[in-house]
Amino acid sequence: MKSSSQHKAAKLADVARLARVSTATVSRALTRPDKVKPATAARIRQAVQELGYVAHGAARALASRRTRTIGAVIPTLDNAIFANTTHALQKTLDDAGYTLLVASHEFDAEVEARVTQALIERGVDGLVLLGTSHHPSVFRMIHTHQVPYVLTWALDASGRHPCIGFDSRAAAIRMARHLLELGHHEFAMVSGIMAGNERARDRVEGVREALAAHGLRLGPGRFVEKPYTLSGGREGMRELLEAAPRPTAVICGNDVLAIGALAECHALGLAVPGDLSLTGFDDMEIAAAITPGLTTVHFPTAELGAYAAQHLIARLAGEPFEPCVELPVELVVRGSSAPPPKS
Amino acid sequence: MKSSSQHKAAKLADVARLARVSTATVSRALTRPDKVKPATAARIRQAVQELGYVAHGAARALASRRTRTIGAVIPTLDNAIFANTTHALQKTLDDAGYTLLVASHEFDAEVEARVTQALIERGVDGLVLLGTSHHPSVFRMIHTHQVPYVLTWALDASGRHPCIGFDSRAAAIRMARHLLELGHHEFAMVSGIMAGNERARDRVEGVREALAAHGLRLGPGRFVEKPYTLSGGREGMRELLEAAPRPTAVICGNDVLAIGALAECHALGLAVPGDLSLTGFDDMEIAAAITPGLTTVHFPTAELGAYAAQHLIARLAGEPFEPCVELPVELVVRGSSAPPPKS
DNA sequence: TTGTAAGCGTTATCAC
DNA sequence: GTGATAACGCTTACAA
Repeated sequence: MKSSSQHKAAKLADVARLARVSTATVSRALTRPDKVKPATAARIRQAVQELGYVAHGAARALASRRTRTIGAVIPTLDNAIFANTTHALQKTLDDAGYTLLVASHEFDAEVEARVTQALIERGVDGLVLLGTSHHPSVFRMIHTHQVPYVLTWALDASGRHPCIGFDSRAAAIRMARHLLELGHHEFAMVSGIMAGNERARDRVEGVREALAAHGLRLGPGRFVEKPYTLSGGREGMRELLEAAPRPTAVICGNDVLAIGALAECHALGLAVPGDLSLTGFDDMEIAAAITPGLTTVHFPTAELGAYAAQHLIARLAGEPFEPCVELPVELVVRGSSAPPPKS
Repeated sequence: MKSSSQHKAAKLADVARLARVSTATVSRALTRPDKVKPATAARIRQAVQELGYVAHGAARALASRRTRTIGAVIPTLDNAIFANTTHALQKTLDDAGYTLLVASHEFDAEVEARVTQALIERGVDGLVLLGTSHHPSVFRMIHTHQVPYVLTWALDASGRHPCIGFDSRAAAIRMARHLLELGHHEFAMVSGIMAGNERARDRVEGVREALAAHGLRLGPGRFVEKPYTLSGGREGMRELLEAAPRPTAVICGNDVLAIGALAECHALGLAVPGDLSLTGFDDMEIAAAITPGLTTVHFPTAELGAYAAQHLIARLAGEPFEPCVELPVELVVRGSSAPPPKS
């Protein structure tokens, strides 16, 4: 009836008393066990056990000026692709003894600035940001508080920020070229909402650039912007099919849009990729599992999270680190087809 | 060249000096603005602005003994369903001025205990746990540190813990009954890995119970346990199809398994739901969008997150709160079919 | 190897 | 309304 019924949380001094040592020794035993005599350490461990002692993080943080906490500011968790990256981040950090603090902003720059401040206020030792474009106050705060950070998912053209990410524009160009090489001329695109989302913008830009190089463009009725939802994809596809001539290749801004678009094609009796080549970005493994013929650009999002975590871990440990790394994306060609013969 | 180039983070005392008041007043102005004269408050706001002051959370937490932080311990973020709940949690908490600390344990009870301790150490004001079965030390720590908590996703039969969740077993029973009513007799199931996952177990139990009530069971070769992945679903279905007679109704433990199973059926030329009725738990909106005829049990996961957050917010504010609430689940019948006539 | 004691940046309790 | 000042629980020189 002792350890199991402690009713008020023990503090360091309690452990010290029980182990008959000073608080300094307990503190050392807890953070650098090799700095105390094994016998003492054992006694302390015993006392900790007995009292169910758990360190008070705030006090520890105040005194040591470190929290072993990393903050991540992401657009939303409501998208498997970011959840994935976050998951990898979390796992890697956890293995290194860090805790992840997640905040999302739903693509609103003001909110992003607010939550970033909240994280800094929480004393994060490092910060993972998504994308390169941020509210000026974000960079100001980071600078003022000297918080190590890394931009992810994108590459910083200015070279001013550490980053680890993908070249979305190049990926989009590859996607479009692939379709051009198959002989498509009639393109259309269902993009995600571009406001506050540089990745969506990059994808559109890349496609436009590749087409322009062939004297083509996303003409009127050939481009729609929809939220990243199934119904967004359905609606987008429906609208695109109203234009004449019908596009032979439709590029979707992400996997959810593509699946929605695919559903709409099925509903209308259009064969994919027979009547229409449908392609997109992000995973689509699920859609591809059910419907062959979906060519996609795959982003290694888990690797991204792991790398970002490692970058910060290394930096915080004073070890060398890559200031900037580009992760390769993969064009996964799954039975794309040439445009159907003109009727 | 003043506010924009501060190089070392300002502290409360700096603000106090600049505003010509004491630190006590600044502190008050920041936390209860109504307790200081408007003019003073204005001067302080001005100083804060000028110095780019951001409070030091650890110091604040140490002195006030609150962190305005809530911890959530979830199995994994690598599953849309939990990411969803987490997202809702986060949004609701953020609106109330709380920050979410997420930790996941990949279905390992030891890890769960470890990360829970980490969260308590971080000083979370409240804790969201998933499921009712936890390592004893989890409840011990919660008790010792008097951390308000709420169990989610499940209902606590013992009535000892505040909880807000679903009745997974009842949901599984409904699913099975639905198929029984359609006239199926040959059942099979692809479950998720049950170790460390009470939800997976509940679903299996529910199905077994409903079948037993009709004198049926998941006989040999009619039950497989696979990881929640597409290939898990494919393999599972492949194995189930080896048994003779072939099952006419296959229930999948979750949506990803169901989609994998569906892919396997497609690959083998089996029509769903013509040759085989395929059903499952969790969302499956995506699979259903592409393939009609998938009946599922839908769990309102976003509501769950929001409710859990509200529960803690109310408790921490000393307001009344529901100790326990069951959220209704929905059987979404999408073109289920009776078993094909025996050949 | 261990102990002493001075902070760490707030909040909160008093007086004024 | 506002100002001193003592906590808050831990880390970390510096001494011993």
